[in-house]
Amino acid sequence: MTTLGYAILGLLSRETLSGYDLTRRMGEQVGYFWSARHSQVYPELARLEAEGYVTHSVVEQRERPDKKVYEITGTGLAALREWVTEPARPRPTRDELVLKAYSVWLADPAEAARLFREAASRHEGQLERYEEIEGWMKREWAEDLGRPGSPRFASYATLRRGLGYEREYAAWCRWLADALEGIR
Amino acid sequence: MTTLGYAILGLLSRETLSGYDLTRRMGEQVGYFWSARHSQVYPELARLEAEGYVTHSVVEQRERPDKKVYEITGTGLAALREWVTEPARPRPTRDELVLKAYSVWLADPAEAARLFREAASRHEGQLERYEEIEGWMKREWAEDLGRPGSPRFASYATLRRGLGYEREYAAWCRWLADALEGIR
DNA sequence: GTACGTTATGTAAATTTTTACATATACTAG
DNA sequence: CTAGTATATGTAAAAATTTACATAACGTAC
Repeated sequence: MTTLGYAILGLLSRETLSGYDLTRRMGEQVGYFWSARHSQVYPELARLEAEGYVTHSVVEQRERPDKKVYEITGTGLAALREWVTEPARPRPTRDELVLKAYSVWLADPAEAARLFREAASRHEGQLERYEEIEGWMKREWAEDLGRPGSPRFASYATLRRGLGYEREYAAWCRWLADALEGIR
Repeated sequence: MTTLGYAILGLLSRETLSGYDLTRRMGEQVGYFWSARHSQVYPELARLEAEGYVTHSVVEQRERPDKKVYEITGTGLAALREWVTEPARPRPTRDELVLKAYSVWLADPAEAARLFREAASRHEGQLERYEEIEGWMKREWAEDLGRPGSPRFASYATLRRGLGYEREYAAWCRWLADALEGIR
């Protein structure tokens, strides 16, 4: 099983979804920790089905093209549950912007500062979107956020990671932009 | 040009290095923002040389096998300098541990808490190593850390990113482990 | 009625990355 | 003297990911 397979099972353990829906989730809810294009999702669904982790049924629609709705099987749920507590082998972090920072001494400081200020804005924007979701969760899901057995708790946990990640990233970009412009 | 190519040029803009040295750097200094195996480094060096970004000379050694020492060319340096301030297209963040957190509601909370506490320890360990380097840099490189035109400033900038990343990641792991064990 | 956007599902090709295969020198520890 | 480790450089195969190709139904705006 691939990590992408577990990403898909993780989504299907919460609700039934089509390949199209899954692809959208990969760029939204799950987007800040895993992602995939539809060209990866469809073949992976076929593989998961061949191995008995999911099944599908065709849903005919009147106002839209028909779709295949996928559902996780007992086997799939068991595999997912087991995978969760298995230690993850550390994958290398790759970040092109930090790589640029490593060679920033070669660039014009003012031009470079612009680059990092723009990045700061992007991460602050994402942070604000996450903060809105957090506010919404705390209002609507209040009781569930303390229950480790609830999927809402898990959603909140990953959101917390997104919040921390964006906050820290934005602060670093601002610090670097300031330093490049000689602001102490 | 690939991002890996710029990663290599970024290292060669500071010092001449062999393919073997470059591979080690990819797992150390540059490790917390880019990495590559030697099977990627050697072919990439050949490509960079074919395109005129680097040159090499064979250095004969008595106590070790001979090596090819690579040097960046004027063309290479110009390309690197230009790349630094070009906006980086955002790549998706993929993190298996956060993906596991998304499905943590299916697992035994105590077992899951163990997983995240172990991860917290790993990130705290890395943080400590970075903090030691930071202390060393502040002592030894004090004058350079305020000069955006110095490679030491750039090294410090990337280290700052590593520090923030590990600190935030470790805190999140601890928070999640606590929450899983019902600690408010 | 036609151009565009959304929904919907796939395949093909290219690129990137990882894992495995392959070889060779020289030092050190047992 | 032999096994292991570090240095040193490559290639081959597999896996993962991205980009491009390809099609089709249906609704809306012009």
